[in-house]
Amino acid sequence: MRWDELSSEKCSLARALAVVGDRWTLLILREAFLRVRRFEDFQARLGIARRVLTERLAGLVADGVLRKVAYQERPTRYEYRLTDKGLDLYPVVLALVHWGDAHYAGPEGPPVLHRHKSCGHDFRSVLSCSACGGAVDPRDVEPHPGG
Amino acid sequence: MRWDELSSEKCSLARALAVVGDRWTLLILREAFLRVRRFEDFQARLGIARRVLTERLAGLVADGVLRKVAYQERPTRYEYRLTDKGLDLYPVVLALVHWGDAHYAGPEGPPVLHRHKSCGHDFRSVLSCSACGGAVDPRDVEPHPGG
DNA sequence: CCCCTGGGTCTTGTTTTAAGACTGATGAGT
DNA sequence: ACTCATCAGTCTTAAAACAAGACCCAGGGG
Repeated sequence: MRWDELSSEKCSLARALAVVGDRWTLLILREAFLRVRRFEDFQARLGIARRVLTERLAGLVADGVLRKVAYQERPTRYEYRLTDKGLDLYPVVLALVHWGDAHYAGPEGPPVLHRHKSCGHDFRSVLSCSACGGAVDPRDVEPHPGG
Repeated sequence: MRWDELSSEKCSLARALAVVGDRWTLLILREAFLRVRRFEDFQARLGIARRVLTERLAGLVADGVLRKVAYQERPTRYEYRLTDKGLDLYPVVLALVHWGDAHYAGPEGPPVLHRHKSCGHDFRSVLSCSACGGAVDPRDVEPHPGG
């Protein structure tokens, strides 16, 4: 299977990976969630090849994850902001970060903590069930065919 | 930045992506969560190049996400099973699947549903706070430096 | 006029990937 | 014994993606 065929799979994971599954995209989104918005800033912070950054940003705009907003005229310059669809990726990013925290942080703890403003505490993301609200264990989930 | 430098970043997202951030790994793990365990089955289901599959499986074993278990002698043959560290990736996979469901499923609904056995309902994963238990909105999270 | 900034494009050489043929150990059928 | 099949890989070749950095263009400032 080639990479560009992935988006035509019916599996939702495959379709999600067609958008965010390459080597750079989630790192670009990490920066976006940290409020980085401009080409030069992404490039400098990530050390990504400029051509690749151009492609990824254009792809994310085409996929509706980012949108390009002019922040000045003459010369017109654009910045990249997360759309609502992009914000919906936050659980993915946080789940990855917390997996990294759990398995790779040293004794001094994770490099970045996340405070839940509405309750005031630092937290980890917990996978919970939209139906009963309880935490979900992987062994307690049964996939079955849908639509 | 080159790919092999990613694992030496201090960012937990970067470290997580050094393990699961390439084009195939999460698809391999999807199959693993569906209880696929053998080389030929992964290969046939994913249509992945055999050389790449060999590399990815070896990498995941080296990273402690899968372990190689002999399932017969003469000839000795191995299968690949998720470790606890691998099972910990389930929230990541489910978050991606549900993002795909939310943004790419057709009117007939998502192709795969997930039943929470302990409550009996199909569910979506909800990002919730380990401190207060409530659902977390991305705009309600403040990252700050940790250890 | 010259240099600076921001957001790219182009070129070149290296790495990764796709596709599929081939290998090696062993068991099953005749 | 001979042939075929299974499983888990390895090898080869050509195409695609990537890294690094030079270059380009539209203004603005001195």
